[in-house]
Amino acid sequence: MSSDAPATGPQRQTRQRTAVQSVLEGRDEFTSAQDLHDLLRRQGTAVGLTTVYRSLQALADAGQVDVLVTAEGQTLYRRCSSEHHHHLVCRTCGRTIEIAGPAVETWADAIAREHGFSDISHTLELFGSCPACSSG
Amino acid sequence: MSSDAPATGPQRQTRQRTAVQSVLEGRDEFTSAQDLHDLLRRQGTAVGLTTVYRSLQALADAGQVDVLVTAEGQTLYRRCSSEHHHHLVCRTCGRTIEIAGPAVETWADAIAREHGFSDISHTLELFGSCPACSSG
DNA sequence: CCCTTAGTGAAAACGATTGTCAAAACCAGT
DNA sequence: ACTGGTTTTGACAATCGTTTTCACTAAGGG
Repeated sequence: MSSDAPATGPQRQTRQRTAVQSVLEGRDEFTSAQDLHDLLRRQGTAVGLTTVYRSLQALADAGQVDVLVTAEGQTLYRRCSSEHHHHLVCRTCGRTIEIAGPAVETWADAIAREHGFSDISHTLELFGSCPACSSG
Repeated sequence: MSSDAPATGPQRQTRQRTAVQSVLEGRDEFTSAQDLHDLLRRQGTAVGLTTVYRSLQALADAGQVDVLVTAEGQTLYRRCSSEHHHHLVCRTCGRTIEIAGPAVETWADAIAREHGFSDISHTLELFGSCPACSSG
């Protein structure tokens, strides 16, 4: 579970899988599986909700999408540059900015080591009001 | 919602409310509402699950407990020093260490301001294997 | 073209949390 | 202590996102 397996699972090329991936390509915001499902339907490329969930999970496992759990417990997905990074998300409009925080990584590692912890991972997300939304 | 209201709501002193608080006092780990409910039952102080949820919410609103949403979407609670801080949690045994990270706060504010975001909040949790668990 | 196996999806199951609402408890004022 | 007006409780139903089930379809190597 915590071992970083290549996870080069046997992936068959299907219409559905392709559709999910392509929709993610065109989106910059974090999107829920259900919203993605709606987008696909509206776009004419109907894909079962179950399949959307499965595709998303596969992509997440493969490290091709970021996963974010909101305070309400809803899981959101977003295609990403596969390097480790964090996000600054507008809590009103959802606009997202990718942030690389080497300083934080270093800090986290130091703190962890200091306490004898190993195999460290962390979650860090910033929420706020973007210029457009806070001026309203 | 995001304004830090005193939240001095009309709180009546009840057996249930007291029980929930006291159990939290004796715990160092993050605990789910359901587990808390079980603990109460086992302890002989039966409290309805609904009430546990409500008490926990009230405590969270009052800033007397920390709230943490796991990757699986489950909400965990933990009594805490009411200052802002983060946690280093062992993903195997759940052992938790409170961490104050002024550096991170500063960094977060700077990044946010840099992008014109205001009313910033953030979530940051570290996960790893504690000395005891990683040696196994 | 066929066959094996992976993938799909509708519907049911699930698990955490919240809403409902009548009954019970709290507490201020008598 | 007794009463009345509120608040709180809690069993149960309802929600909501997500996962499981399982019969059916399709990918793609032989």
